[in-house]
Amino acid sequence: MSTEEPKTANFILEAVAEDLRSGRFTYVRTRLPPEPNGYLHIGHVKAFYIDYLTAKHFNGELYLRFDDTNPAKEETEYVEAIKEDTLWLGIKWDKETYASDYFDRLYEWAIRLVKKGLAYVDDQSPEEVSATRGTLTEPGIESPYRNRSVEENLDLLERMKNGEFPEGSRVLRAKIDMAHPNIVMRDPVMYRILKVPHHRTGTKWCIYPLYDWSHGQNDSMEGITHSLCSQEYIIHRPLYEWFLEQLDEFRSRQIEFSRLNLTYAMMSKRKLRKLVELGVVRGWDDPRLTTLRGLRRRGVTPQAILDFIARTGETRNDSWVDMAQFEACIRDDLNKHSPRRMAVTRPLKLVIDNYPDGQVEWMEAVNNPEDAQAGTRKVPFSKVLYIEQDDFREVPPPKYHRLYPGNEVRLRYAYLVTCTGVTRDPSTGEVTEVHCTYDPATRGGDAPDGRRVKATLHWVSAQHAVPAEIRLYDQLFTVERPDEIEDLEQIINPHSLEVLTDCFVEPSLAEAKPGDRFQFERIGYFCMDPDSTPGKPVFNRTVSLKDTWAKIEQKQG
RNA sequence: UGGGGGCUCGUCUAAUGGCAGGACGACUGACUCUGGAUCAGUUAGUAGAGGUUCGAAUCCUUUGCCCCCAGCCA
Repeated sequence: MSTEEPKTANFILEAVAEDLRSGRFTYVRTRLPPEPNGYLHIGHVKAFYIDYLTAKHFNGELYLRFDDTNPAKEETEYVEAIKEDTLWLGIKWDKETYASDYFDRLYEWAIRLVKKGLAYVDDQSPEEVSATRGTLTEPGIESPYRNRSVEENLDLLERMKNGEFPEGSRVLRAKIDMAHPNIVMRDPVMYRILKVPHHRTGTKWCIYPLYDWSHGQNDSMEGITHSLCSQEYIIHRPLYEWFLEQLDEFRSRQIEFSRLNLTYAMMSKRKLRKLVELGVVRGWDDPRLTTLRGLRRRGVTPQAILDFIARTGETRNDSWVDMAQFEACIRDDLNKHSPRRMAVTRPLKLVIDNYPDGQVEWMEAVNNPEDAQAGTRKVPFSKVLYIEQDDFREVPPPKYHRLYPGNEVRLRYAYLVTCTGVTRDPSTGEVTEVHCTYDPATRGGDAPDGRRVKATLHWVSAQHAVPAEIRLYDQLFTVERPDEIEDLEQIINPHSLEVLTDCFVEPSLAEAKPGDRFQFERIGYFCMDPDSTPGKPVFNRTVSLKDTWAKIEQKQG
């Protein structure tokens, strides 16, 4: 991973270091704990990064353990996607495991607790269990089945496992304290009956453990020293510790951090799925989504994502990171690494009246001013060009330095040209062509007499131009915190996608491949989309360049 | 209103009893063959009230606000 480590250690690193100093642990092992029930999004990256960083920092190990305890929701398809996305991020794990690898051993451990009188089979219905749990302010009521004999519990558990009872008819519960102020400790359910085939164990099991009766045990079995998770698990920590203490097994330590909240991003898997199902987006890899696949298609690099997470830091504060912060990281990375190209998104014909008909000159253009190694390329120049509609005004507003009648500008890497007039459509009066003259002495872009121009325009030679489609993206939502709104339709930005089908790009782009990233000069960063066809490349705008003029113009109204 | 967690510039984050600093954003300006990049500068914060201390964001007391938990989800 190319991201630098934060200069100051975060509170997790400090805690781990202390555990090593005190001798509580002699090594470090963390785990990435995805549930294979959906695609990874940027929120997961924070957890992944912390686990990765912590292991790496102490020269420890990182396990990738799929939390596949609920066969009703999980699929192999997601396992593969998660692995692929994790690798794409540049995070490698030392060992790949599954919660389901431990089903047998976990069952043995459950029997141990039953034998110690610390777990019992409850015959209550889900509704009864729920109704007797109590409330936030009132204690729960003990189950009438709570004090069954060990023998009866053992027999019932065995029969649950053998599939003798219907779903929902019985559960195994830990026997702790129905009056505990922490609701998690009120005889939590350990196993439920689920007659659903599992993506890895098939039909072998019809009871499946719940998170609380699986995660900590798996951590212990794997010798995970630090089980790093998000804040919402804090209240589960007493139970996490209770189980390992009663079992007298290796005591992994759970440490919580606050999850990532990003403005304008949707993180809820449920709602993400809904967006896909409703057709609001075209799939899990829609470039407007902050899924890793969406970000990848959009053109965001793994380095930018990791850098963003690192810059954001790890704390336990509730926080909302501004999307602008993420965009800054994206620009930072892309600026350094993206080759520059010229592309015209909304073409306007520019005719150089005094330029020889039929002449073509190949101008030398720098590939990346930020990277001397990137070299140069040749770009064809001729009498008829396309420029950006925004780069010409018949009547220039204040502070407008681009092309307007009588004004001289530079065509990037080519010549200085002066606008002489326009050609109009006789019926509509619309400007169809802009005319100019060039100064042959300014080849390459510099005037021998030292005169300066205030604007440099990008352009594409009409006869050499490659037609292209360009997709411009804006925030998918109209509100900063879309996850908080249930009615999606209310908050969808109808202008989140703008497709420009009549663009022209410079000829070198004909050889680009899907996934290639470029900076289109003066516009933004773009990534070639897999929808591209040989005759017509498609580019996604990853993020725009900072646009000072747009800001000035906005202020002018 | 039970239990738990949290509160530092607009946002994110440092400062571990000793100059409240950085990043992003915003705003100036310089420079520029990208109105990009870069550089310089400005703006702006310890939730409130008490207390301990030579000295408090940090320790104590107290108040307020925000978040999480009543799945046989994770």
